[in-house]
Amino acid sequence: MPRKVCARHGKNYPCSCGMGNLYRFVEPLVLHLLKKKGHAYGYDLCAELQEHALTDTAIEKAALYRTLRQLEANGNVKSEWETNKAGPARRVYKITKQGEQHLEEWAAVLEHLSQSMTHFVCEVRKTLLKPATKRTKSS
Amino acid sequence: MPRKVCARHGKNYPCSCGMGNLYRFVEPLVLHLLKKKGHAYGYDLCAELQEHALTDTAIEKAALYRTLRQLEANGNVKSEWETNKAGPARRVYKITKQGEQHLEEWAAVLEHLSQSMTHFVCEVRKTLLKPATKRTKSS
DNA sequence: TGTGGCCAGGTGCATTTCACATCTATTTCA
DNA sequence: TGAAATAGATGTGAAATGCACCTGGCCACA
Repeated sequence: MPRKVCARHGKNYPCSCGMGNLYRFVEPLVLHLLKKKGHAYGYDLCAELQEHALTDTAIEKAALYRTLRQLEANGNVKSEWETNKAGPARRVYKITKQGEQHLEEWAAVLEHLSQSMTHFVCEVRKTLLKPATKRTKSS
Repeated sequence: MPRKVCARHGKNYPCSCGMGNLYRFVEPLVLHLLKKKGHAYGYDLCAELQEHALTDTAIEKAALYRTLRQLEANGNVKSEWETNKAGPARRVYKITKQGEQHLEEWAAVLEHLSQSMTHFVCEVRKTLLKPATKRTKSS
């Protein structure tokens, strides 16, 4: 809804595309998947993230890799190259203790946010039900 | 959590500051207030928005004014200068029919998003309860 | 033996958004 | 007179975004 018109859903379906990557909560999604799977590498996560995404929007490869690097820089995950398997080398990530804490914080933030949102939606629905704003004069 | 450390809540409280302005859903908040109040001007909205905000973060004056202009450019609100009252002139905004539709769309988006978030938080909590990721080897 | 395609992990860069500071102007009131 | 409040902006450096592009390994198969 912010930014430009969505390319995938046309302009009439109220999708959540065009909300920017931060909006897509890549960070907590990644942390969660890493905690759940134990370990994973970027290319792998990329596919799975799309299924678990909170919004309609595809998560950018670029955003994912950059998020992983940033998470590592902040000590929330750590990585090792895996070269023994077939195919190109993979950078395998694991979540750290600190990362788990960070995920917990995210959970608190998102819980609070989703509650605020639910409440807001409720209010909006109520307000919208009321008779159309009376247009005393023009328009 | 994204971006830098929050200046207002210190680094330990998991606040939702530092999430960017788009994150703060200024657009739907403004539309909702306008629908509810019938009409309002920027300076006025600024104060009220802080109370209804979905996140912990203060909404930027700059963001608000720019959002209002953009909403008007897109036909979701319209404005008129009010010069009869005391004090500096005010630009008084009203929501349009189209704006109401837009608000409805926002409600749908936010409803869906908050559901996804609630579900995600649930999953995270479950995952976090499980025994710490077994570290078979190093670390 | 070479070439096309998938896997894997990136980088480059123009455009947008953000946050904060700053500016203008009007009015009030001490 | 001049500080403070009201009101509505704009300017700008830094960061985030989105899309395109690049490298290099490996496999199939013609």
